[in-house]
Amino acid sequence: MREGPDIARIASLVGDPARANMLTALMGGTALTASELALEAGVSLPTASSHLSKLMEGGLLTLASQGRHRYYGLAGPQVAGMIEAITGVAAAVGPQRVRPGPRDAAMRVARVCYDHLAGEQAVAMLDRLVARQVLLRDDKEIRLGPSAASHFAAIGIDVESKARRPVCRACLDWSVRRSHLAGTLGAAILDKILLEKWARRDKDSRAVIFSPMGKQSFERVFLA
Amino acid sequence: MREGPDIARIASLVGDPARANMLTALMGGTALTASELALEAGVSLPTASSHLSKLMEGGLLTLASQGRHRYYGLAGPQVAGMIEAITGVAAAVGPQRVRPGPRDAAMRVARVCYDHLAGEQAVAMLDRLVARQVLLRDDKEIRLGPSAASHFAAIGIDVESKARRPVCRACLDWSVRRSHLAGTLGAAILDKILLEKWARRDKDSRAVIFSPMGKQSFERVFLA
DNA sequence: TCAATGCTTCGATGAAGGACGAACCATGCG
DNA sequence: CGCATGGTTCGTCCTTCATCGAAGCATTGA
Repeated sequence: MREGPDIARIASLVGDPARANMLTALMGGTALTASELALEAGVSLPTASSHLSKLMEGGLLTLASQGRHRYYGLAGPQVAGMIEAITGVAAAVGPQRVRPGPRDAAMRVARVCYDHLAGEQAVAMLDRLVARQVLLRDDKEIRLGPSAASHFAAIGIDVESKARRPVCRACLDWSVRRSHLAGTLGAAILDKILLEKWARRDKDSRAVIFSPMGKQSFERVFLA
Repeated sequence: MREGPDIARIASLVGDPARANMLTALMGGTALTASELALEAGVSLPTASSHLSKLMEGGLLTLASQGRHRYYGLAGPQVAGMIEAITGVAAAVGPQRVRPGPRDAAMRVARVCYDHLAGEQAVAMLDRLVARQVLLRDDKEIRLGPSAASHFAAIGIDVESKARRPVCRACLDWSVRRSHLAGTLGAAILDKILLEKWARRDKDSRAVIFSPMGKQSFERVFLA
C-alpha cells in the first residue's frame, strides 16, 4: 500500500470520456462556457455541469464568471502538459485510428497546445534552435543560450520573464513523440505567428494552418 | 464530440487506486511479480491479476515470463513520463496528505515488503552495507561484494542461491523514497530478524516492531 | 507422477458514479 | 417587473466495474 500524491484521483477525473473530451477541447487554450463544453462532450447540460464541478474540485480547471456566462479553462501549463502526456501514450498504444482524415494531417503538422505551438513544425523549430545553440537542452531541461536574448529581440520577442512561470519548458509532442517548446517563450512565439498572420487557427479544432507566405516567413525566421 | 487518441481509456486505467499503486510501484524501474504487485496495491491476487491484464491490454505494461514467475514492468519511458506528469499535477493540486497516525509512524520505521524488510531501518541497512562494500551498487543494480559470502556466513546467512530469483534486488521505499534490499538475501535477513526475535510483525499491518534489545542487536550486526 | 507454488479464470456480489428530466437560482433585457 | 437564457441542484434510474472465494491451469521440484 502506497501513499503520496493521489494520482488515482487525478487520473480518474481524466478517465471519464465526457471529461476527457472537455479537457481536450480546452487544450486549445481558450476558455469555454458550460454549454459549449456540454456540446463538445456530447452530454446534457446537467451532466456537463456535474462533470465541471468535479474537475473544479480536483483543481484541474479555473473559472471566470462574466455576467451570466461562466468560462472554464485549464488550471495551468502543468495540467496541459499532463493531458499532452496522456494523449501521447494513448496515441502510441491506441487502437490505430481507422484512417487519418485531413484534419488529423493538419493537426500533426501544427496545432495549439494550451498556449504554445505543437506538431512537426514545433518540434523542428526546437531542434533547429538547439542546433544553433540559441537554446541549450540537457537531459530534460531547456535553457536560454548566450545568444538567445539578442536573437529573439531581433524578431521582436522579449525573453525576460517577470512571471514566476519558466521561460522554457519541454513538452512531449504526442504526434512526433519528441519534445517541443513550451513556457513563456513558446507562448510568445505562437503569439507572434498569429499576430503576423503567418497562420490562422482552424475554426473547430486545435489545428494551426499556415498560409504559403506565412510558412516561408516562419521557416526563414525559425528554421534557417 | 471529439475524436482522436482515446485519452479517457488510458487515464481510466490509471484512475483506479489499485492500478495506480501498481504503476507507482513499477516506477522504480524494476519489474515485479503479480504477487508483489498485489501486496503493493493492497488487493487479493485474483483482483490484482484482473487489473494486470487490463493494464496489459491497455499497452501500459510489458510482461516477461520466467518459469512460473511473471514479471510485469512499465511498457516504456513514455508511460513513465505520463505517470510522472500525473503525479506532478496530483502533488501540486492536493497537498493535503492524510495525517500520519501511530501505525503509519511504525510503518515508516520498519515494515514487511513482500518477503523482506522495508522502511527507514531497511534503507539505512542497505546504505551501510554498500558503504562497507559488502554489497556493490551501480546505477539500479545491486551485486554481492567480494567479502559478502564470508560476512553473511558469519551471521548465519548463506548467500548462495539455488533459486532462479536474484540474490539482491533494489526495491524503492515509498516512505524514504530510496532503495532498500530485496531478493533472496533481503528475505533471508528478514527471516533472521524474526527468527532471532529481534522484532515481531504487527498483527494487522505490515509494520515490523523491534524490541529494545532486538534493535540493539540489529544495529550492531547491520548498521555497525 | 505427485505435490507445491504462482498465477489466471469464473461467478456472484455489491458499491460507485454517470446519465437525464424537472425544478430551481441568477443574470440580462425590454 | 416579467420573461428569456445560462447554469446548477436534486432525485432516480441504471450501467459499470472492483472485489473476492473457489476452482482451474501451468511450471517446477521431488
